[in-house]
Amino acid sequence: MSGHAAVKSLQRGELAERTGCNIETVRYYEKIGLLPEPPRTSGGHRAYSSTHERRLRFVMRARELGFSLEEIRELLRLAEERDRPCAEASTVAATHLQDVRTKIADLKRMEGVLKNVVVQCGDGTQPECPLIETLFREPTARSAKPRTKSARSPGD
Amino acid sequence: MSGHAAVKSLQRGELAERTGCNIETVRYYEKIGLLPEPPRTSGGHRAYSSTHERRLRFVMRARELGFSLEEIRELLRLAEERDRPCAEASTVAATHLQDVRTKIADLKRMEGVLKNVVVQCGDGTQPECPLIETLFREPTARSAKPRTKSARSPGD
DNA sequence: TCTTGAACCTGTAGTGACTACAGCCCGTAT
DNA sequence: ATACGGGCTGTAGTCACTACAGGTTCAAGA
Repeated sequence: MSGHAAVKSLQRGELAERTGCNIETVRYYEKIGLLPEPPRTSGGHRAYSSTHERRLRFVMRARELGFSLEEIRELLRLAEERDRPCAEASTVAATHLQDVRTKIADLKRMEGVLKNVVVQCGDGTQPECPLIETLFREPTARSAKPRTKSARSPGD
Repeated sequence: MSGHAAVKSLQRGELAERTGCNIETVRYYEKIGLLPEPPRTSGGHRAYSSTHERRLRFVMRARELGFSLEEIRELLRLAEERDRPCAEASTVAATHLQDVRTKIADLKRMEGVLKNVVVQCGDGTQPECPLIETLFREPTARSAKPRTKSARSPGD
């Protein structure tokens, strides 16, 4: 698995294949300046180095943790500084952790209500559908809109 | 506060004010056909009735439960049928419940990792930042991408 | 009645993080 | 030599809004 042989450059979608990242996504990251533009072959094809792969993997792992691309941009900037400013990086993480917890709380509230209606609906033979009645009648508890930056689940 | 007098039509943003829904959002729902177009005054202003308010509240409550607009469209369709097809409605809810649970699981995984790195970073005086090292080194456990339809938390 | 100014109107563009496609070009294997 | 699978660029679509520009209407106060 680990590259013991020297890999000079990855071509023909090898970067995408090695990392599991969609090739269009890689180009998108490049376009928005998250990844550096790689050198090109004479024909114009991108020739990535292991440096590119390393950086892409960083982005992918950060995405898996739900960081937004802007947060990742900031983390990459911090990662490149000589003396790593751990304080700033961990602030980014702590803020994001709070976002994640808020989302979990919101989703759990939804889950509770949904679980109830699904149970009440049962086999679907109710004359009045509990789900529809709930939506028409009950003022479901509203959480204050947190207005957080994105940073979504990887499965979105 | 509560409308004990007959309200014939709501104007001057009264619908938005009464429901707490942004007026631009109401018009967006109208445009995509989720809400019916209300009659207009001679000058072209929308004149909503309590029927519109009821339907809008339905949409808002469903959004609070994380249903997508397409799911809500379906639920509204079911709500209008003579004999309420509870079975179909509860299937929509059950599917959505599964989506919600998947998202909770994803977010909890993120929360666990983030909690750890924040603790490891501590007061930010580490020479090597644990967060950045984690992103460069560890292959964070990847969950299979569930490829679910949207339906996001209300705070997004 | 007239004026003011807030709220309405339409239509378009922007958000985030991709994904999909059209139309062309390159590179390798046969 | 040629086929064809992949790369290339650029644009448009997704979801659920939100923000704005540029114009019109309405209700209240003078």
